Amino acid sequence: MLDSGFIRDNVEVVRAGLRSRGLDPDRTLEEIATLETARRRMIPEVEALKRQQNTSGDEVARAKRLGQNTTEVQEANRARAQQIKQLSIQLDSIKHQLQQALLGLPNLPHRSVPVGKSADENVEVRRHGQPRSFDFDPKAHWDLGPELGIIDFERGVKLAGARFTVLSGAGARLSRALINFMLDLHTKEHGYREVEPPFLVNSASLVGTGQLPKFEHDLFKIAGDWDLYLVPTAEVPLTNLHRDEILDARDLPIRYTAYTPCFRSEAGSYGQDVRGLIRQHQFDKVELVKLSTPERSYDELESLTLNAEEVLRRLELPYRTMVLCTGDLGPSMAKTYDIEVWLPSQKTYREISSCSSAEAFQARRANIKFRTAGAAKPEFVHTLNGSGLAVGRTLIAILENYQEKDGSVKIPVALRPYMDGKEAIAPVR
RNA sequence: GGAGAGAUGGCCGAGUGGUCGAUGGCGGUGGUCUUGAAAACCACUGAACCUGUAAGGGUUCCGGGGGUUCGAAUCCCUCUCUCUCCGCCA
Repeated sequence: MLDSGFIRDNVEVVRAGLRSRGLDPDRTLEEIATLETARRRMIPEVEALKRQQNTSGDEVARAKRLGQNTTEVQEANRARAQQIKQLSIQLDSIKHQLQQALLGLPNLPHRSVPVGKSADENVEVRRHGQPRSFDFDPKAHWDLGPELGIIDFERGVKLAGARFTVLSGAGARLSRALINFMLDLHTKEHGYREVEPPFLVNSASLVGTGQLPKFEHDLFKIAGDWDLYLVPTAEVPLTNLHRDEILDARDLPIRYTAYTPCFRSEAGSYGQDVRGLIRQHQFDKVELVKLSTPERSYDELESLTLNAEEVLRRLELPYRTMVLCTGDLGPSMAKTYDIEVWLPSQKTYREISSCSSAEAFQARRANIKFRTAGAAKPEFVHTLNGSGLAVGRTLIAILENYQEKDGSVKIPVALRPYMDGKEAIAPVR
């Protein structure tokens, strides 16, 4: 959420920022300006009446103590109470409309973000590792997995439906190994605190991080009389840990990591990545979240991105890091780096992590502030998050990049301690 | 699922219709004292919004919403949450 005062004072900056996302914000901005003006006109009106009412009430109390007649004042107050109530209802309605309009606006891109219309205009910032050259045709994971007997697509469909999958044997073990490997790296070497949050969250949490009110169709909602949704990412519970709190500047930056399953309805993605594990309704992810002061937040974004990349470096998987252009940036985010891992079967780099700063956009929605000793007022924190990494896609990358001509898959050295020293997964006969 | 109790400032805890934003304690910050520290003493110690360059001024907030009243932390209704006991359960 953008600050209405900031919008008022910087309409052109806001307009330009929203346009760079490919939006036409004129009508919304006009609506916001109208509501904001009305709000600021009405508040002093109502407050003046309340003040009269307070003074008058004190007079009644004083007069009653002296045993005087107060009927007239009381009559006047009764009328004024009615007036106050009516105006307050109007004012509340204006505030509500303003809030809804503000919640619907996306974040402004950071000035360092390249301007562009679509993912085609994202810019590569670095690349690591060489895609391996195969002396045979590398298979896709949707062939390798079943041949190894570790991914079962059919039974996933039987149990739940399309875009659900069963991992078993070495597949399930590899997934768990990856989760542990990632959590160990981030907690022991990168300074994150491990958290196990609820996998269901309420709507206030989802408003806080920006999934609601606009993107309800991407979520799985619990049926019945519950205000609960399956988490689409651990970003939601981790960022909301400090919702409605004022933190001490000395405790910042706060770094959290969590493993959670993630649930997404993937509405509107029909026909995309229908084969394999790339796009599922349920997938595992180790998430990184930071709360930072505004001054440090872009340094923190750089280090968070490197923390995520480190997973791929240790696993010796080739990747590249892209900075998303304005047109491809998620609504809540001011700047995003996507990390893309090489997939031999597709002969291309595919997204495996997304590391972003929301600046104060989420903090304003979730009301997360910090106080600096001696400062007059608390300030909003900056929130950052990134996948560190998406487990399913990492598993795919290992299968495809580490496959051998005989159909077996080697296990990356860094992962072997988590696999009882096992060096390879062999195909079933 | 059944029965009961409760929700007040960072924390504990008073307050049952009229200067109550709210007594007191703890914690925190600053100061006095001390070579330093502790103790003791003194002062300060919430947030949001409106107005103002600022200093300042004003309004609101005692879990949320609604009601009664000239006036509500205090009375009524409702919702949410927490706790205790019973039942069930990993």
